[in-house]
Formats: sequence, C-alpha cells, structure tokens
Amino acid sequence: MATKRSELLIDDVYGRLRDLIFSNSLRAGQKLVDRDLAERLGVSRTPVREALGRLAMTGLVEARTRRGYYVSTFSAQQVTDLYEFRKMLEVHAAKLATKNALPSHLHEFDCILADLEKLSSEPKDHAKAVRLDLEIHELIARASGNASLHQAIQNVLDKVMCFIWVETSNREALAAADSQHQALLHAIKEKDAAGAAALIGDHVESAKDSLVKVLQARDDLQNSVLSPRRPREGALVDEFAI
Amino acid sequence: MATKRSELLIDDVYGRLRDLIFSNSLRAGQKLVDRDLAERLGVSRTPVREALGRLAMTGLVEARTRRGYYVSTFSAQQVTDLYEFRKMLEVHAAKLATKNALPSHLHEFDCILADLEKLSSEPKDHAKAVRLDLEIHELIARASGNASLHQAIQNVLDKVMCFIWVETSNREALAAADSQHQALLHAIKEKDAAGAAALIGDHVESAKDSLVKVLQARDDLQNSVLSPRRPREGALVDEFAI
DNA sequence: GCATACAAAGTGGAATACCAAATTTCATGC
DNA sequence: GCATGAAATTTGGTATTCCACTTTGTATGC
Repeated sequence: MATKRSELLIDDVYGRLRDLIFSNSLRAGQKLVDRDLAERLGVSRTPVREALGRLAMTGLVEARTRRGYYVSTFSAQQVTDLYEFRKMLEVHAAKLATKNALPSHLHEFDCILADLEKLSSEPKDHAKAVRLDLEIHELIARASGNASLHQAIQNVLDKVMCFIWVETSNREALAAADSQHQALLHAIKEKDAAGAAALIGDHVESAKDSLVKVLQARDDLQNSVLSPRRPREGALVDEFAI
Repeated sequence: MATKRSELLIDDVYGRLRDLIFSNSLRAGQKLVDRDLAERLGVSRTPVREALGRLAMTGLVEARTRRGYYVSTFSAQQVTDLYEFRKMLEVHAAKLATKNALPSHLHEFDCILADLEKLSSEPKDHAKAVRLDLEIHELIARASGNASLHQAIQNVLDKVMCFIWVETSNREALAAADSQHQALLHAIKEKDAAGAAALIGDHVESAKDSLVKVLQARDDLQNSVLSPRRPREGALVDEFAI
C-alpha cells in the first residue's frame, strides 16, 4: 500500500472507518470483518485491526473477544447519559472560557461569528453548518484553558457525531441552533459566565431532548416491527460503498 | 507465544505496560522501542505495537510520528489541569451518587467501610490501601448512574495512577485520606449531596496541592541540576526489570 | 423429528518477514 | 578543520502467513 508520506496509514484508516460510522455507511450493530474492510479500503488487515482496536477504546465500536468487532449501538439511556455528561462538561468549559479565553481565542470567536453571518445569508450548506457547529464547541473547549477538559469534550463530540444527522435533520432546529450559538459566543466575549453557562446548557439539553425522542421512536419501531424480520447478520455489509 | 486461553495477549501486554508506567519502572520521557519491549515481555512486536497505540490514545504514552513512542511526561500545569478536571467530575459524581446509588451500591459502600476499619487497625499494607482508595473513587463513579461519567472518571484515574506513589508516600497524608474517605462515604449514604460534594472536592484539591508542590520541586531540580548531565536517550532502558 | 456431536470452514489473534524512511556516521572536498 | 553528502544501520510501519477458536451445518442416534 502506498503510504501518503505525511500521514500514517493507521490514522488514515481510523479516520475513514470513523467517518463511515458517522455517515451511517457502517450501520449500528453491524459486524466488522477485518478482512472485508481491508479489501474494501485497499490495505492489509494490520492497520484495520489496529484502527478497530482504537475505535473500540473510544466506544464507537464494540470488541467481543475472539468474536469480532461490531459497530456500537447506543440505547436511549446511553445517549441520555452521554448528553447529560456533555452538558456538564460544556457548561463548565463555557464558564472557564469567559475567564481564560486568550486574545487569539477571541479572534477565532469573531471569525466564527462572521462565518455564521455568512452562512445564514447563503443558501444552506448542510455540511458546512455541521462543521461550523463542531468548531464552535471545540473552540469553547479549547478556550477553557484546561487541556484535560478540552480532550474530554473532543471525545464526547466524537460520539455525538454519530447522531449529528438526526440533530441537524430539520431546518428549524438548525436555525435555532445558529442563533443559540451566536448568543453564546457573545456571552463569552462579554465575560458573562452565568449567561454563557445557561445558554450552552439549554443548547445541549434541547439537542438531547429532540434526539432522545427520535431514538425512543426508533427503538419502539424496531421492537414492534423490524425485529421479526430481522435480516441475517452481515447481510448489510455489501450495502455500504467506499 | 502461549495464549492464556481466556485473556487476549494484547490486553495482557497493555496492562503490563501500563503497570510498568504506574510503578515508574518505565520512566517518564523514556523511549519505548517495540522490539526491546517485545523481547523483554516474551511476545512478538504485534501486540506490543497495538498496546502502545492504545496507550497513546489514553495519553499515558506519547506517539511521535515516525519517531517512536515515549512515556509521557506531565508538566505541573498538565497535572493541575488533570486534577481540576478530576475534581469537577468527582464532585458531580458524588452528588449524583447520593441520588442514584442502588441498594447494591450501598452494600458495597458498607463493605468498603468495613475494609477501611480493618486496614486502619492492621499494620499498614501500602498496596492494599492504594487499591482500596481506587475502589472507593471507582464505586462512587459507578454509583452515579451515568455511564459516560463513570467511564471518564476511570480514564482520569488511570492517569492519576502515574502519581499515586507521590500521593501515598507519606503516612499522615494516607491516614488523612482514610478519614476523608470515611466521612465521604457516610455523607453519600445519608444522601447529603452538598456535604459529599464538599468532602470529595476538598479531598481531590488537597491531593492536587501536595502533588503539584512535589512536581514543581522536581521540575526546578531538573532544570537546575539534572539537565547538564542528562543521560543518553535509552540509557535507562535496561534498568527496568520485568 | 429433534437433539447432540463431530467436522469443516471461516474468522479472529499473533508472529514473522519485508519494506521504507530517518538519523547518524564516515569520508571527501573545500 | 569543518562542512556537506552519501551510505549504512537502526527502527518504525505494513503485509503475509500461520495457528487456534468459534460457529455453523450435517449426520447419526435416540
């Protein structure tokens, strides 16, 4: 396999698999057979296995000893836990950011605010909106000045990405998020810790509520309808295109 | 290599390397050469490399692209960040535990309280005291009822273990921690959320303070004395026994 | 006809072999 | 004598091979 000189093959495979999970090309619960993935990605089994092992550490895939790897499925309860945890982290980060944000961070805030303006006038670019959303939360985490907190938020956002297609599926929610983000960034810039905390808390909370509602509906549907005619394991494997 | 039937070699190697780092047998900053480690551990390079990759994800070792793996060194600032983050997590967990602890958790609390009693009467068993300390924090995290929070605390404790030998080096501090732990467990049992939060917050805070003081002293010493006669890279490698 | 056992195939896990890149050392030229 | 370049060695990264476990299917016996 031709390595791309600068990037490590393992990291590349790791990223590609992660993105396939994010995009739902690799479906929740699906078995991941290293030989198949290796062939599809055009690499050998080694980097695939290492990437799977690392993805298992993040919780994105589940490793069953000597029984293979599976794309993780998240129950409504797990998602609730995740978002409550996320709320705790981000509220704390927002408070810290009002105190600790450096001038360079404030400059980044301004850039993002400008991007938000631009985006709201443009015909909606979905992918760009998602990217900007993520950047905002990442920036606040970074501006908190606490490296451990920053890292933890990144990890959480990596899981949240699995559900981003739900969160951003309807236009109104996306527009609401936009204005919430703008208010949030202004609160941090003006050192309004309490305000920023409340805003980001509500932001995450509302995201959780709408998401859990969708997931609960999905779970109910699967329990009542899909379960009886459940397809064979691995039957979905050839559906995903790389 | 003779696999032990039940455990995976990678997990075994991962655990062994982690413990070697905890015990300071693999020193901070030391280069980790997969071939050497493989030979010393009696396994091939494959599980060692995967274990190193995973350890890099946790932050216990640092991966420099195409330049090898090194045992992570933590600056006083990083440790400060880590312990402030830990404080936030554990304070939250303690509050949640007062609300959400199940009867089975409460029973575990009682068992641990009994162990604490027994330990204080026994001639001090250092290793046992450390294990019990860890169990307490792990139990509180678990009793919080939030799986994401639990996982995050486990991750943090894994890093904290790197410094446990400092925290538990003097007897008075250890005895103080014991009584703090007892008070904490009682507060949680009696559903005193505010009290539990204050106790665990102070507990982590004091641990941080004493630790950072030691690390600062270490850093000063290294900058003034050790630096000029810095040993060659890898010179320490053969000092660790497995 | 159902259950259990045995066999075979497929898949997961580890080791070895191979390849590429980076750093260090040695030699030559300025 | 110092600097620069080339070659060799070290070492990191990937692929292939080998082995063991698990699972599934078929056959036989109850």
